[in-house]
Amino acid sequence: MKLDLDFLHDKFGKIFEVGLLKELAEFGTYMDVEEGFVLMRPGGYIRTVPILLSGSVKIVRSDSEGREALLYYLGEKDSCAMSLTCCLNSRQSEITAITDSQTQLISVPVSKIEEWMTKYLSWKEFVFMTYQKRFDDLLAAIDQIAFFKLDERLISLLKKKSAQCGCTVFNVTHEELGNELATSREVISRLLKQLERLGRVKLSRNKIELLDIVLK
Amino acid sequence: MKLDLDFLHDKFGKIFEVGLLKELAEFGTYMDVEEGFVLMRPGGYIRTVPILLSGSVKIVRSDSEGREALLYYLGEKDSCAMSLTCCLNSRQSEITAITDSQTQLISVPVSKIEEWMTKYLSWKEFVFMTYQKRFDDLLAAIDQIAFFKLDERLISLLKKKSAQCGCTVFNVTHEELGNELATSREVISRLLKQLERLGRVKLSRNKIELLDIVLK
DNA sequence: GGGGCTTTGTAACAATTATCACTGAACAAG
DNA sequence: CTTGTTCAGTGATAATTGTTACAAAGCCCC
Repeated sequence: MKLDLDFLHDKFGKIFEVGLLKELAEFGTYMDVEEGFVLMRPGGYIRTVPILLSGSVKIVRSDSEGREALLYYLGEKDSCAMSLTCCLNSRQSEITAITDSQTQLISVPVSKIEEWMTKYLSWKEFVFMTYQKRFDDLLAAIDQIAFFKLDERLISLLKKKSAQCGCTVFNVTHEELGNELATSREVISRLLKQLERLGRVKLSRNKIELLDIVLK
Repeated sequence: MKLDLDFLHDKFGKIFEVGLLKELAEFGTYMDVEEGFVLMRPGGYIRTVPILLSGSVKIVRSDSEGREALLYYLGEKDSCAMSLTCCLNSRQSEITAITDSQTQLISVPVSKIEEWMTKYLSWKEFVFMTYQKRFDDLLAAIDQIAFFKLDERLISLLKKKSAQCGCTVFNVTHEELGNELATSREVISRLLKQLERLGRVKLSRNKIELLDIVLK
């Protein structure tokens, strides 16, 4: 599918110049990928930078033994700072990026990233804003891991997930939550049961409903 | 003290263009600060970006209750990505930067950061390399906190400190190590004693000597 | 409607880390 | 040399998190 200029204008008219929108339409590649698609994996070479149109992408750090730690989510109009640094320094990925829901995005080739930096002020600002945001995200991730206990981190993760999907009920297994918090399934089950007993969540197979958690 | 062009040429001749070196000499401010000087604290406004000439700077994340987590060290020719993002987006600092030894640095005003980006290719590259490095550092910090147990993190921290000072003996209190690993002094004392019993370190008041640890 | 798979619940126990409460050693300064 | 202060050692105990092992519930599909 070809990118439609009117569509881009609606989406990005407020942050990008007209000339840039045209180039985005011309050189960007539209992609529509299903949930669970791996956009990037550690060691992979990165030749394009994604810009999300809709949906969400989970950015995860994995260690050598297959354990994981959730870093942050990308949402609408977000882009990936890792891709940027990797592209601009032609290095391999250090992280895993995986779609967390049906996701539409524009894929921009490396060559244009640099070219537009000098050509369009709004693109330069976008790139630096992306860095800033991802730095903040990483710092927030460090806060969570370093300063909070698991139960609090779990609640925080549930909130984040509900914010991502925009609703209080979502599908997820205890296993997946365990992976994202770099702990085991059993621990998550225990903590969730505890939260259910406190009336803060409602559990069923493959599904969690937040009760008071969002409101607090 | 005025910055000497020859000195800058020796230090940065390989990475910066001549024109840039001249501007650095003209607009940069030379600073020589003692150990323990706080260059930046959370909430502080940032109007300059530091570039280290020698010494080292510790970058730390603090939470609201005063607990800390070491993020990374800056060494010679390093610069701070936080400063960059904060300057370029005129935001407040999210971290603490404190000199870890006698440190010499050049302080570059915000206005020049942006100007040089379009003017000097080598400066643009330097800025992006800085982002890349700090991203890597943050990811490494997350790896440590998320995937390793305290004893391993302690060893890793000791190694880092010895690398910073370039020797196997250095001054540090258990209290300080505890802060940097976001744990208590007692825990550190116990782990260190364990390491001493294994013949891997030699402890005395305010001082730690690494024995086999460096070699491994 | 009976396997086979995935997901969840949970008890029992182990390991790790945190906290509290002291004690004594090292040092600095009068 | 005494005194006050900082730093380190350590036992006891608690809290948190990890591991093992197994049972049961939900779901898919023939």
